[in-house]
Amino acid sequence: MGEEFYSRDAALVARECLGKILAHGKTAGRIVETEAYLGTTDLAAHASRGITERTKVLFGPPGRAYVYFIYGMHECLNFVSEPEGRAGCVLIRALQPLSGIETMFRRRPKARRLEDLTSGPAKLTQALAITRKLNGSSLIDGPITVRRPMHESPIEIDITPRIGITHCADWPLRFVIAGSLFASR
DNA sequence: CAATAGATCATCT
DNA sequence: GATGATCTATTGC
Repeated sequence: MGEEFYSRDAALVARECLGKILAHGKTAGRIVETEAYLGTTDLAAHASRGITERTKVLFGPPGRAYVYFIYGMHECLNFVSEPEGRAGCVLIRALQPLSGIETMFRRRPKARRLEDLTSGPAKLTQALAITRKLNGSSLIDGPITVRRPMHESPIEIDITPRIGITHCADWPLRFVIAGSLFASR
């Protein structure tokens, strides 16, 4: 996807990411669950506290990765959205594994089934080997890339409140491919 | 199956 | 010094 894909409202980008292919190296998956974070007006968003060392990439140009570290052990991947200066982003919450599945199982020894591999924001970063070293990297030039699937089939989308937050907990900003076995929780 | 505890540290107050 | 956009194992029904 090009810069114009990301340079729009985060909620719209989050919804349109569903069904796209996320790839890093030999591993790739279909995006089945996302959440939008809106920037300074959204108290659940990291960007709501303004520009800091951690959040500066969110205020930068769209189409970059925002990878943050949480709970002392997990990393999560976001797509920076909206034009430069606005801090919307899209949290990638779950994938359907497509390629490099052997590699994913090696990276996630605790996963027993295919559905355990990438069905959560920190699971998928482990499976695809996405770390904070990739914070600020381009989603347009790689190494992390997003593209349209070869056969884009119509999908039904469920919209629900976001998961695991305490502020703005009722805002309907979570997007899931209806019935996907690979969504979180 | 649902609920809960523990792990563990960067970031911000 | 408290907190958190989570995961896993364990306990309890």
